[in-house]
Amino acid sequence: MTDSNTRSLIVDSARMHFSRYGFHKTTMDEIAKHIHKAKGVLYYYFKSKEELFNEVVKQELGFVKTELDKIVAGNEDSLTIIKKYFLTRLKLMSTAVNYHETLKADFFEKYHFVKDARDDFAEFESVRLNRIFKKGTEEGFIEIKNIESTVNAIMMLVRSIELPLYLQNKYTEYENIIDELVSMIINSLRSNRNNP
Amino acid sequence: MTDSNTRSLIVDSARMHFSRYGFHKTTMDEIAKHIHKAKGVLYYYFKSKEELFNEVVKQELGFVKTELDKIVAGNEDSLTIIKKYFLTRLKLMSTAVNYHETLKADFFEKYHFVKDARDDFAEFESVRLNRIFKKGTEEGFIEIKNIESTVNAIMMLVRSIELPLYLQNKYTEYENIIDELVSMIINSLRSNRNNP
DNA sequence: ATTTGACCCAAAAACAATACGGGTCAGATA
DNA sequence: TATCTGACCCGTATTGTTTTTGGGTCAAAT
Repeated sequence: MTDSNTRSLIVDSARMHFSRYGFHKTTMDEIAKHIHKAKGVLYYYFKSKEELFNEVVKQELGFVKTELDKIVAGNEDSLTIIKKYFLTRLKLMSTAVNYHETLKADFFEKYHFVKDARDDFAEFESVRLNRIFKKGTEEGFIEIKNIESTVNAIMMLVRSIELPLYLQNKYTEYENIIDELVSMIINSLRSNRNNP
Repeated sequence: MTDSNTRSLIVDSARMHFSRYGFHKTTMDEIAKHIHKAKGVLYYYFKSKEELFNEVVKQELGFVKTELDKIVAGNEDSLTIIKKYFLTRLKLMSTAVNYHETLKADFFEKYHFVKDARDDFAEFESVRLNRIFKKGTEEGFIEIKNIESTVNAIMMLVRSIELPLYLQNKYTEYENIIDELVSMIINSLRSNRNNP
């Protein structure tokens, strides 16, 4: 941890405020006041409000990544891992409220400055899914023609359902449907040789 | 056809204008002027601008319904019908630009007045999917535990991908991914007894 | 049964004045 | 040298006011 203590105080304060009031309704002054500092110091650690927000989103997604990697590293069979992966991914992501704001932004405004954090997560997910699918194929649990394109399709699907789920707050309403959906994904991947 | 000629002229003019400028940027006067009538006459046939817009959306969805019913009525095997159904549904829907506006509206404003037309389509789709899935199950092409909940999950999925597809104009970009996705759906439904 | 066009009025657009807030920086602190 | 401050700048958001627009009505005409 090369970061100073102040830096993480700033990020924590920023996350709190952005979560409650959103990007636009949060002022740099508020974030600074909350940790009893002058707002000038925020610009010592971050070159802009946008960069600070990006850092907050990065942390949110970082947490999700950590949790997902625990699942991926587990020693259950591939299909169980995949099922847990998606259920957890969708559930944990529902708590990443600043990330949600960037999702919404895709429609009206352009939060170009947050593209980094999101691309990074997409890359993470692509690597993990390709890896599990490959492993599952080798072990005979999964049987698909083209891993790469299947991963693409599933990632597109998951990103798509994020919108109604998080922006229209339908997570609770759809919870059982999500279960069904994840089962369908598993079912479409499952090899005929290895039916548990 | 009990409708007068004027009525359909109005709807046509309305569809043109709403398509080009959207609901808010289209004025009742423009719609009337375009068919060389006074705007008062619009209120002889429709009780409000909202009702007129609803009629336009109803027509758009009506066209899609007609085309889909042709597919459903075909005598191909269930899996082929299902595949064609979804590919056509997603493609045709991409031309229903006034329907797209109601999708976008879900996020900010509330086009409550158009709920009818959309609920009607959802009902249509639910009935058709349940019917094909039932037929497919009976014929042994499909093997699923619960038809009802599978239909719900798939309908939720399809409505979800409409958002990126139509509101962010990613239809062309995602066209091949859609293909993959529909194949996955088919695969998850397919019975092990009847692999073509 | 249809259509017109003048009319009403709530809501939107246009405009002006003001306040706010992101970002800078010279200097203080330690 | 690294960290922090608070006054300052200035584009933009906000607020308040006026004007225009456009959905909807209706008595009269066709």
